[in-house]
This record gives sequence, structure tokens and C-alpha cells, in this order.
Amino acid sequence: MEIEKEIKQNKFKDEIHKLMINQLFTGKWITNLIAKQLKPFGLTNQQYNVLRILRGQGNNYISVNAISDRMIDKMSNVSRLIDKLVDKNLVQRKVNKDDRRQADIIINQKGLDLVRAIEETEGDLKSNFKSLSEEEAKQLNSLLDKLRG
Amino acid sequence: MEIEKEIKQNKFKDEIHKLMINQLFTGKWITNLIAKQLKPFGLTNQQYNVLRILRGQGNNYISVNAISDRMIDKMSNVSRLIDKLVDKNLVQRKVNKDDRRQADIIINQKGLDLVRAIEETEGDLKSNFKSLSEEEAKQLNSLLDKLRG
DNA sequence: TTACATTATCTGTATGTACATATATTTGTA
DNA sequence: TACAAATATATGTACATACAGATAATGTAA
Repeated sequence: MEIEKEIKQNKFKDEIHKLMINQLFTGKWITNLIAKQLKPFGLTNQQYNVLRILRGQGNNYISVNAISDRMIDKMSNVSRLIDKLVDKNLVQRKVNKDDRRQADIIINQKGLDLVRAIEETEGDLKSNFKSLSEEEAKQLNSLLDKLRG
Repeated sequence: MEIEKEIKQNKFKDEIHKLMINQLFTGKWITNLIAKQLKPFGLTNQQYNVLRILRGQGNNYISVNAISDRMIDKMSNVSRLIDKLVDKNLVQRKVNKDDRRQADIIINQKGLDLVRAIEETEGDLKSNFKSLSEEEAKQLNSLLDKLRG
């Protein structure tokens, strides 16, 4: 649906203004789709983002800062996100030997299993994105990159 | 910058997956830019969104539901958003005469002045979006609409 | 008109978020 | 070495958000 109809606004000041709003709306739309996907698993979007980052590290530990660098939402409070994941016994945290300020984080088997289980529901999520061709998705990706300058 | 670099991820499962992440990242990027613009005025993004919707109604009252329909983030808790705006004396709320369940909201002069003052800083915000041509912005808008199906 | 469903909004609760500041450790430099 | 600056993370706080459920008013069908 056109953004004008989604928010019942039939006029925008200019194309950039419309784009900002369209972009915010679409971002929120995807955020909500993912939140819905994660709900049965009791994870928030940011927690899932962290788990996937950790999985990407394989058997290596990674610092809180490095996680933050890789997060989609860099404003998230990673310390407390990790707290939650430790509470749920999905990741382990230990103090780095060489730099005792640093916390080293790693995902454990339970965490890996959870990510795997969630990934098995990816089909449902992806079904919301059938309206774009591969070519259009590429074009959109490159326009988004360009938008951010 | 390319999304790969922004989040230090050099590979995506497929173009759609990359698009989801790019979209989330870009949405968050714009959200943060707007939050920064609003900070000196003590408003949150959603509060500002509501104020602009109210201004769009001119001298007419509008219900909480109708505001929600017009919001970018429809999950916001409009009742409490309005509470905040009433506390700040930017809007007025009254009970609808014909349907006493309904709350009628209207922006007042102080609210209008504040929106106007914020709009005078739009130039700073817009300066972040110079990298796209008008034509590209249009193309992006139509791809985003299409993405949501 | 009475009972039940529906609607519009509000409230309670748990959790998440943003941001300022604190704590602990390490680094750089005189 | 001593000490200020920088770094990595954690904590306090005020506020926002999501969602379930409550409350009150209205609509509807017998």
C-alpha cells in the first residue's frame, strides 16, 4: 500500500520528506514482523541480533564493544542485553585474561539451538517479502546505502 | 557507506535478508537523526509525530484512534503520549459530547509555536539527505511501497 | 428494555531504551 | 614510577514501549 494511505496523509512537503516517513514506516513494519516471529521464543529483536552475531564468531569469544559495532541498533545497551542472555543460559561471559576491563562473550549450545529453531521459521517471515524481485531488492539495497551518504 | 561495512558483516544469506537488515539500519539511522533534532525541544519522535498530526487537523478536534491511524508508529501508546502533551500544555483534551467514550484532542497555540520552531531546524535535518537526487528519492519511495506489498 | 457484544480509551506491569555517570583497568608520558 | 587520560564495561535514572486487561459508553437484537 502507498505510504499516503498507510498513514492517511495525502500530501508531503517534498519527496525527501515523504521518503523519511516512508523509511521510518517501513523500518517499523519490518521490526514488528520480526518481533512477531521472535515472540514465541521469548527473545527481543536486539537479543536475537546479538545471538546471531555471537554465532557468527564460531568458537571465538568477542567483546561487548565488538558486538555493539556489529549490531543493527548500536544504541542498545549491550551490557544489559548480555545480562538477559546469560540469565536465559544462552551465552557465557568471562573476564578477558589480557585486559581485565574487557568482557568476553560466547554463545553456548542452548543458544545455538535456539537460533537454529528460530531460523526454521524464516520462511514465514520471508513470505512477507515476495513482492519484490531479486533485481528490485538489489536496487533498493543500493539506494538505501546511497541515501545514508 | 555500504551496509556490509556499517555492521561489519561481509556476507548475507540472500538479497532479501540483506534488504531487511539494511532497511532496519536505515530506519534506525533516520530515527536517531530526528531524535537529535528534537532533543533541544524536549520532545520524543512520537510526541512530535502527534503534534504534526494535530496541526494537520487545523481547528478540528480528532480522536485518539484517528491519531493512531495516522501515526508512523502505530504501536505507540497514544493515551499516554497525549498525557505528556497535555502536561506540557501543548494540546487540549476533552470528552466528546456525542460519544462520551471518545476523547477529542486539539493542538493549542503553544503547541503550534513549538512545531513551527522545530520546523525552522528542518534544514539541518535535510542536509543529511543530499546524496539522493529527486528522481532517486521517488524511485526509493516506490520501491518501499512495493516492498510492503 | 434488557442483556450481550462492541467500541474507545485508559491503566498496570514488565521490560526496553537513551543517556549520564560510575568503576575498574590499561595506556601514555613526563 | 607516578599520574592523568583513555578505554571497556556497568549502573542509575527517567522515560518509552508492548501487551494484557480494565473501565465505561454505545450499539444491537430479541
